[in-house]
Amino acid sequence: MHRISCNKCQPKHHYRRWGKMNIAVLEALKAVAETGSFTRAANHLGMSQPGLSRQIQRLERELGTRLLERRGTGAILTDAGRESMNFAIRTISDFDALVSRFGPDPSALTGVIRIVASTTPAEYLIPGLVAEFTGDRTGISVEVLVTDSAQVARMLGDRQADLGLSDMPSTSVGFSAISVGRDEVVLAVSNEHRFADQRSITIDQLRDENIIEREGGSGTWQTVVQALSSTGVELPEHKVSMTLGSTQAVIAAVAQNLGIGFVTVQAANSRPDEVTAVRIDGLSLERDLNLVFETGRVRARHTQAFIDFVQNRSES
Amino acid sequence: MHRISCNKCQPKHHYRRWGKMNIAVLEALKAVAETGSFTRAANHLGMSQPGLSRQIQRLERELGTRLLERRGTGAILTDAGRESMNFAIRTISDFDALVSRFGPDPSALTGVIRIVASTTPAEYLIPGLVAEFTGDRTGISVEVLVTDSAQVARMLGDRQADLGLSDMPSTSVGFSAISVGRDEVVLAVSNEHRFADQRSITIDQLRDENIIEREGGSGTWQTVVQALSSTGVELPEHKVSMTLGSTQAVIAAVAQNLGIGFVTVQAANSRPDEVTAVRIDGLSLERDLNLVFETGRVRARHTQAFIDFVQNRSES
DNA sequence: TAAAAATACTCCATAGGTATTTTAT
DNA sequence: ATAAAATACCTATGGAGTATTTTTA
Repeated sequence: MHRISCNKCQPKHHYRRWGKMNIAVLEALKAVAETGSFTRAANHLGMSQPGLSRQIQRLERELGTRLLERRGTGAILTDAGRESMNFAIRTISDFDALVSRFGPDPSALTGVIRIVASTTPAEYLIPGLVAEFTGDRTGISVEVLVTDSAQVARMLGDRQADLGLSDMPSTSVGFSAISVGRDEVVLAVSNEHRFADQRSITIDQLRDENIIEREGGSGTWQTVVQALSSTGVELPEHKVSMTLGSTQAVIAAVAQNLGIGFVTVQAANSRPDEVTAVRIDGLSLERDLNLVFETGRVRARHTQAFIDFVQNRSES
Repeated sequence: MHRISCNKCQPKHHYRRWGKMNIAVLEALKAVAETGSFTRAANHLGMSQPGLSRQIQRLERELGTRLLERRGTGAILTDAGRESMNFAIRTISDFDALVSRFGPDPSALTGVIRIVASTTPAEYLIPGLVAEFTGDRTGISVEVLVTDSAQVARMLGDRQADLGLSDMPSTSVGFSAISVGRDEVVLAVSNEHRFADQRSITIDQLRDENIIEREGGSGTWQTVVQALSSTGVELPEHKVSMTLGSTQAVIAAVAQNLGIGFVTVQAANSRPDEVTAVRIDGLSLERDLNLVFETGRVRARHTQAFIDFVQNRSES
């Protein structure tokens, strides 16, 4: 059997039907997911609604699944859409880092550094660090996200942040860490309180005290519990009278002598006229605070600059 | 001052000058890096050399730097090129996983699973596991890469493999682990050897024995050294008579009674007529072998199938 | 000088814009 | 009924092919 082929009939240009996904399309997905609407996303991106609509359709065709569920009022991500968003965020972030790293103007050191931190470093360590860093550098801004320590690694892995600042150990595989300081948890008491005259108290003295807690995810309370369990001593019977949402709220309550609470030493010392820091005998409540980042990842030039800055600072 | 604007003069279509990077371009970069030549890469991809040349130029323009150094004989990656390659490999791998996960034909379970393993699981555990898995599944193939345990996490992070099989602990942040078995290091001795009649010997009996080692990166020897150091006992004076490249070579040497050597129990039992496994009193040389994978990463459907298979297997 | 990459030139596929229809609440 | 997304239609950008020139070892 012969097959007669006419070269005129064969297409001269072979356009590949896949591999069309690009950064613009990923940003389209991101915009729709964030605004919850094709129309708003299109405005946000400065393009027409039909254009954006087709960008999403292309991506959906290529992935072979629907990414956004269209409703009369807008659009929300499907399961596949959520997974694709993770990919989109990672890819956009990595690509931006690459562009910033090698970009057209190597002298320009501009951009946003996203730092994810647990509460204590976010409140007491980062402000000074950032001020010192941005002092002579214009064009670099820092965005601070607050989570509990356990989430820091995940946030970095998902590219929701560039750097982390927490007590995450430097041994974590795939991550590097630079020590930026130590954090100490102390017992904050009102100056009116009978503990106020003492440098330190014993664990037993906590019995029947009114304790004011920080809520949920906070590492402060966990630090206390862990330190106790590692020394084998149990926290004596005590009363939790309040659970408050922020360290400053705890301090405020302590200042009014409504109870005593565990907070970081900086917070306890922030109102010396009203609040005193008291330590617990034989209990080490210090922990290292590290600047952590993924070892293998491409870092934007300004992110690397911040790492270098912290590195030099910790060496001197 | 008036500005007269003529809407005919304003461009109707605004094409974005960036965001053009796509998977095809990344595959072009990868192909050139791997073949070391634009021409060969173009053939490999089934496209013309000028077309590929321009794809690379586009990417270089977008990143603002040269990625490939052109020589008369071909092309090699610049430093920026190498970093971009890491991004390319990650992105291609993640995108493929996404397509495979949600792709057009959800029933098709095909593709390659890249498993990175240290020597022992690669030789003794994976073959059976893979045979059992692929038994009733057609279209899934498994590629096994061998490294030392320390590199497993890096290989996974860099997307050079989808799954790892090593003694990496399940506590590593960002990774999940499923136990697939245990590995035990024993002392292999010739049946002619005076230890052969004993179930176990003491550490002191090793004094002045001829020991045959596996070379360098092997975890076997490290397991012995670590187990010893954790019990506080020192390895007595001994003679390393040979350092060989593979476990089988060690076994072969042991079989000829040229010395005794530490190997995995499976290897020691592989020639029961010639070699006997002997244990060391009071020394636990067992370690868990885990299937490890990055927790947050999108996994191809067939990769997930393998994880589910191992999970079910370890539960039953 | 010989192989390899870049450029010139052409073509048409396709991204995107405007106008309109369809859909979902 | 109304707002939002999809479709129709059109335009021109730019990606890819062929032929050729330039570059580099």
